[in-house]
Amino acid sequence: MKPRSRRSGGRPTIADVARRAGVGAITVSRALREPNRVSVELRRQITAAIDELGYVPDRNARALASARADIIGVLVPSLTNNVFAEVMRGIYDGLGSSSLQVLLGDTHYSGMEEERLLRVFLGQRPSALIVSGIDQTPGARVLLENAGCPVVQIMEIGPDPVDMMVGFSHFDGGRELTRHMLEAGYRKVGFLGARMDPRSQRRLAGYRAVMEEAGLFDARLVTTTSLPSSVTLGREMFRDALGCVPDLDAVFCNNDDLALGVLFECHRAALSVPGAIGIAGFNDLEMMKVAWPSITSVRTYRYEIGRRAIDMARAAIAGDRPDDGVVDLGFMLQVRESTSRTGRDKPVISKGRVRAV
Amino acid sequence: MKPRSRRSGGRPTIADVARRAGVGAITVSRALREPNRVSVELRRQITAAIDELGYVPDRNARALASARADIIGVLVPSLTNNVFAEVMRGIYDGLGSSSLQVLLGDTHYSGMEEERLLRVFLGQRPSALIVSGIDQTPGARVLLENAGCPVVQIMEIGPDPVDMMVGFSHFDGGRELTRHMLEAGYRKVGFLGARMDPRSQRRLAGYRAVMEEAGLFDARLVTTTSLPSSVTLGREMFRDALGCVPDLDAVFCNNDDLALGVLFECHRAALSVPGAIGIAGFNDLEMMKVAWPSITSVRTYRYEIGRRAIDMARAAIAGDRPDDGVVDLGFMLQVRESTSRTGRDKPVISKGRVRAV
DNA sequence: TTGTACGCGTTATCAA
DNA sequence: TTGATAACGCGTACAA
Repeated sequence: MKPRSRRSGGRPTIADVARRAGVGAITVSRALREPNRVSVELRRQITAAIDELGYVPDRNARALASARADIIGVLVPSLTNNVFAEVMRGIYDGLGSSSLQVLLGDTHYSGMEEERLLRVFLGQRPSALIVSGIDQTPGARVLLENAGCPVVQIMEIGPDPVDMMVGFSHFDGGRELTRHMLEAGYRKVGFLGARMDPRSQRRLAGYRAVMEEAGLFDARLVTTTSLPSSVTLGREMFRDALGCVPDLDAVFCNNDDLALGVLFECHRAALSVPGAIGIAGFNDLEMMKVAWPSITSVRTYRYEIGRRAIDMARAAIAGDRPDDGVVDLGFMLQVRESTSRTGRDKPVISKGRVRAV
Repeated sequence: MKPRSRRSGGRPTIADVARRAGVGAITVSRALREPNRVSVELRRQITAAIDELGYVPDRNARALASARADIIGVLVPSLTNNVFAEVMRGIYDGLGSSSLQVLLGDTHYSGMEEERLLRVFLGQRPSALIVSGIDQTPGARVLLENAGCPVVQIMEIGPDPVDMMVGFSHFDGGRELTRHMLEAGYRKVGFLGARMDPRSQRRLAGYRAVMEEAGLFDARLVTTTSLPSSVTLGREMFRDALGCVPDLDAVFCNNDDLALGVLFECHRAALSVPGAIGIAGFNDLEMMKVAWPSITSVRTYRYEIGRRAIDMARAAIAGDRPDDGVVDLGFMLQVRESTSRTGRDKPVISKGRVRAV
């Protein structure tokens, strides 16, 4: 019996494969990474030996020797937020069958935590880094600039990218949606905002710009909280807003969860939508178009952002730096029943009846 | 100038720290991993040197030398499914500030893909593995049994665990919900099932068992598809089901997305809920209790499953194997307006717990 | 196209 | 409590 090393739990190594195939270890290594640089004949023998032995390359040894880890670090503010779940799906789909592995971190919307995780990830010598937003802490910014690997900031675009960017302008999104609501005839348009991270703040800024321009802005119209967004919260914030401004005629919800909560509350309170109250959300989750009445929202390309980010990262790893590293994927206003006052068939809800009309 | 190695991009190594602190490299290593085995004095010097140099341990070298990678591999069938997003949140929360890192894989509900990813992950020599469900392919099963690390199967419990398990019985969940619907007075209870993964199949089996026992089962009541679940799909499946069985009086939806789609469709079609149609979902997403009318569902403890899984894995890594490796977290029937024909709040007993509407 | 020699940064072993 | 030495498994540089 040839004695196994004391530490490797008996797993076959590249040397075992080489011995069995009757070649040098380096040839096995090459056959794995650059198959066309190895003769067909040897390649066959090596493949056979690998299968017989059940050899699996040790990624740690590979990473140590080559000083890079085929790992992509991804930092998102929240894992449960549907928005980022879709981004992740785009990222994983973009990975395809490449050998890249994703190291995922949840910053809980905290810049400090983002910086901490960045340090942890950097210890892994990742091949690329994808981070959310453009509001990194100064410390995180420095880490990213010295990361020594491609960096993609996602979800948002802005001046002064660390490296590359894929996203859209939340300010513009807020502005366009607000404009639509004014055009639809609403005047007392409230803003409901949960979480209020930097991107939410910029949507609010877009709302405010349009309202001020129209001479309709009133601080009492704005209801915000740092609590995480939810359908329940939407209902509660809407009640608060109504208490504060009884003649409110529409609400711009920071995101779709809140909008859904508002819709349900309108049903309960027998407020007609879009007649008495107009409702709009942000992100355009799938359910918005199915809701009754369907809910106006701003479609954002979350899956595409993830997909594009990983594509750019992979290209950069391969040495193909894009001409322009800042990609604006935009958004699209989806006008639906919930803000269509002029529409012919508006759903009507009559008070006290469980049966819908 | 002391010459840097050609590959480590100038990053300080443990040797640099050792030199600066005037100690041996191994002492630095120990100070990092087992501080109380190093004298206070040296520890101070080493800590100082680390800070001054900005030293970050190379995890790859550490993994190579110690043959284990402080990595936990997690395999879920879908990243966008809210259910698994919550599981992930539990897992990340359970990690706390430990040095463990999560390697996350999306199997797209494919056993083959699960097996492939398992192989990839195993190449990393993970400290533990968390996989979803109990229906691994034979190949995956072998890989798990020989993984040489703790394995936790989550979301479901069953006989013959690979190692540990945290979940609940989907069959029982389906059975209890169906019983409730019959008790509420519904007779033509349809089943709407999307995706139809093994866990959905078992919920269906629970439904079927109760319906057959009551002499009410009819194959035409069951509508299933392999398409992924969505609110839109719920609406469409409900239309199909109604076309097939016009006197349908209730639907048991495989999950909450479908239930919401059914609710919206009832609104549109002016079908009263729960009068004309009873609706029930599964998983009890947050929005179920806010919907109008609120929707009956089966509460599952997804966050807790993730949390518990990671706790068990960490304990096992530390050498504390639990007495019983199979943990049943149960579920809880949440009876709400959408199935309350009688209008009275009946207490419901589920897994030993009593809960009113 | 293939092989040799060596280094990657860390930890296990054993001795002091 | 501390340290010298030898792995760990693989990839790079260079030679053949």
